[in-house]
Amino acid sequence: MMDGLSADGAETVRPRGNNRRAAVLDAAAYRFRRQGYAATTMRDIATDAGMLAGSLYYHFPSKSALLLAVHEEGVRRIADAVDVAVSAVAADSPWQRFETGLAAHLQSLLGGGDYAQVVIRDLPADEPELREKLIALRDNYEQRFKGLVEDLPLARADDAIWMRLLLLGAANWSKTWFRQDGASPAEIAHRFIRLVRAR
Amino acid sequence: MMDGLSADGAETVRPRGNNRRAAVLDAAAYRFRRQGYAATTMRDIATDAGMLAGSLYYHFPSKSALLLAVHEEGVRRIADAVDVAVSAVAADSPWQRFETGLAAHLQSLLGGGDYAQVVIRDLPADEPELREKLIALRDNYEQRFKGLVEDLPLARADDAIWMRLLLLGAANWSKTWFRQDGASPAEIAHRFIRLVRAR
DNA sequence: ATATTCACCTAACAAGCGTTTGTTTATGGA
DNA sequence: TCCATAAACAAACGCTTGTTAGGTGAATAT
Repeated sequence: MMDGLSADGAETVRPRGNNRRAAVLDAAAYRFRRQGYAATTMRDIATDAGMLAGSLYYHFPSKSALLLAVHEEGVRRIADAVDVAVSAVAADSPWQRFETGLAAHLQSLLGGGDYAQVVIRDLPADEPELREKLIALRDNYEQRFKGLVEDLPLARADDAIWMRLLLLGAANWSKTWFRQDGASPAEIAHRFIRLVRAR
Repeated sequence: MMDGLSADGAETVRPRGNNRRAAVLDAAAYRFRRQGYAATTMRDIATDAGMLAGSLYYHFPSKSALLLAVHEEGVRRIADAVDVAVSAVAADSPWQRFETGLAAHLQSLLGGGDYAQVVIRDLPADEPELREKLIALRDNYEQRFKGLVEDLPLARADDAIWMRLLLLGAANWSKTWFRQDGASPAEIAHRFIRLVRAR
């Protein structure tokens, strides 16, 4: 399924250097997204990566380290997508910038990428210190939306914080009702913004 | 099925009839909320209920049956709370009714009740038929909000569906940022409604 | 008084868990 | 060619999991 075989040629051998680490991470992201952390076994991940369970420990020291790595990669991807999208329309109106950021956020979330969805799922409660790290990662990401909402022309200054909670919350929740044959991420963002934009 | 719960006196001895079933369900709801379904063991639940793991099977045939029962009870509680709250302000404006319903929904969710929060958590992916039942339960509940948003005076007719997704989504997501010493559920509902209400 | 039912306990089961250990194979640099 | 290293395998480790089987004493029914 997820392979990572080089496209260069008929070499069955691997070109040295731990390029299978990415395959392991992909497999973990895939399983964590589909089954959640607790319900995913190391043997699940190993099977998808084409190796045995014990071999995973060459690349990662533990199961929780795998989750942390998936989260880090996921946050990095969403953050990059949002930053690129927003900076591309920097000259436009605050509402347009916010909508663009929201659309990029939704696109990352709903566009099929495993990493992003793992970030959104709620965190494991049984490993407190891991939990803290993951929360810190997500907080760091959501920070950039604070700037976007503060630029909006709102009736009250303290509306900004509620605007962020309303829109980002609804966006994160959308994974429960989103259908591939329904409204696109960009369309969802537009519809949501319409409802809160002053008329 | 056959119940015949007596409404008679308060004996210190157990009045026969499986009244410890409720204690088991409470323990399950508590653990499922705090740790999630997969990370909760039957021994966890049994300990909290003051019995041994095997004894749980006198009251429930399996772990998944326990989750289903918690969901059913949770949906019943939230639905009742919302219905009671909304019917108490039936004469008011559509916006007021919607806000009241949303506040009741948030109150159930954030007010410390374990059952309600279990309903909101995302569903176990590894048991498909159980998953279907739980989704059906939740869909059934959310149905009543469709009526509330359809009464709102909106610019477009198809805004209603988006209004519901926006507000309920943000409400369900609020469990990730809600703090006991911050805004109350009613306050949150009011703030959210303010942002989408035509000015 | 006797029998039955209830609500639990004790004790185990097989399966699966994350992880560790020792070993093997392939590779690239000296 | 020789050897250090990378990246895997094979097999087990101790432990936990959901679940089951049979037993026990008290409460109830006959």
